Amino acid sequence: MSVVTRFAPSPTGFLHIGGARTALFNWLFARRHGGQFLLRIEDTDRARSTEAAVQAILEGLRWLELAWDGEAVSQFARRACHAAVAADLLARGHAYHCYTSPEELAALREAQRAAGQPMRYDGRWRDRDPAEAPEGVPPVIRLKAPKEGETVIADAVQGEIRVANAQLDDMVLLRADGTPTYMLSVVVDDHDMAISHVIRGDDHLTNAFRQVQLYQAMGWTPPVFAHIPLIHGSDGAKLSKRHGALGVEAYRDMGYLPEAMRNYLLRLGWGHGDEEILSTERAVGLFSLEGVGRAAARFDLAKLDHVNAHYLRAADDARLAALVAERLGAARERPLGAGEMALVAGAMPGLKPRARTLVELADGAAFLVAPRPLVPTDQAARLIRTAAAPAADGDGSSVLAALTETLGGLPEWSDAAIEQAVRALAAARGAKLGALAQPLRAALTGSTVSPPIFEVAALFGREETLGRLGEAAEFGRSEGGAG
RNA sequence: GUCCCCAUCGUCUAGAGGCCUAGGACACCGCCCUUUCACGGCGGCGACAGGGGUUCGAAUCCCCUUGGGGACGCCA
Repeated sequence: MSVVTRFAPSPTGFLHIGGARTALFNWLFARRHGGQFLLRIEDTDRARSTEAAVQAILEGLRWLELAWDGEAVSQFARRACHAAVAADLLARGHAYHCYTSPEELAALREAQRAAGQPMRYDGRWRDRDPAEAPEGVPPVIRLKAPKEGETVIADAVQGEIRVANAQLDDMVLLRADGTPTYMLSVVVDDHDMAISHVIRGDDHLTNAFRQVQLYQAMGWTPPVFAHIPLIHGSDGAKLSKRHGALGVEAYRDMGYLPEAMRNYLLRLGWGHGDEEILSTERAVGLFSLEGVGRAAARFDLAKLDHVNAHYLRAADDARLAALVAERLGAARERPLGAGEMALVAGAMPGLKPRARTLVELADGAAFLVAPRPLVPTDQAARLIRTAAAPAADGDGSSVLAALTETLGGLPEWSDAAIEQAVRALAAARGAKLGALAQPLRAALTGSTVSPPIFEVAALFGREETLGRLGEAAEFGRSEGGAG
């Protein structure tokens, strides 16, 4: 049997984190077995479905790099096929017209709830003579489901699950307006699309029983079901907007890499021994439904940060530089120039291990392209003021002046040469290296935190370095008495 | 309320009767490395929900309790 999986979101919002994981598992399983991964948009609820949501979902899948095979299928477009199946069931006595109005149904449910009874349609039209049908009431079509025995599904994740048929009522197949319901559409589409494995969220588990009854009524072989646990928020409840059930594009904006997202989502409920970092290629080679956990997992941003940091460090510098330049350019509403791009790219090796997200990476790179003179942080400003003042020891020159003189006269401009010169200067002044390196850092970056400062100086070049040093000295003089 | 599912450190998990004085990862706390901050290294804290069985032996199998989740739409 060839493997065909599908991801079937309803376009009523963005692609959330749970949907993303469902898509990932379907994609992985199909790739693992050399099968097909199809996409079907469940847009039969015309009131809630929007084209914007369809685009958001497609965009989310593209960002995650989960390519689907063929064209996305619109479920709504297939409604005639669905209705035909309902008609067939009706003709063969596996379905019947029900004239119970929505109001009657609501009253029935309310009465059942009040009496502590299970809330189910009572089958009042199941065996009733159609001649008794009320005038002018358009009927729905319900499945005539078996009342005895039980329905069993052999779930690839949850194991064998059985439920008494008496627990299941006769579900609506076709609405009063003639449109098919989700239950009917899903079964017909999955059958027509030759889906071999239905991998979806746990919340569909009880639906699966009714769907199996439909397969049986049609004489079709059901697919293999695999109901994966839901993702919960940090408080253990179903993920909602309150928790960060954001669209995947929100995670993209927060600076996460798609490969990190895939790895994290995969590990949330599936693992291979103690391996935390699993490349997508490796996951494709190892993924199995049997390995999927049965308990719901909580979404943890701290762990995502860690995984993302790993992939950030492993990522190609040019790719990262482009991503960072994009953010930096957007923040100041003007794209980076060629020189600035070169600076950002050159600083990437030093910046990467210091960031967990692209946002942090862009923050760390901001000093490279910020307008001069720099506006130092409070801590950096303190350092600069001290370093601009005449020193009590040595020859009495200020630290900034000494640095300027030393670096200005350096015959070779490289991080090693700069470091050597500054170390020598420190020794000559009887100071620790940090006493010179920190002011230098503050002068060049406007911060007390940065990549190795001699590498930064080497990257800037002599002119830029001396320029920033001069501006820092000016800053120290002008604000000298203020602090 | 009814039905279904689930249950190992705070979180994600390893564990498929003896290899478990329960392993790893994140987070947290120390120490080391170090021009800052990170990265990295070393160490620490920290769990088998409870109770009954079965067995020579149970985190692993069975039952009950408790807790959590999901489903009960002419939504998907």
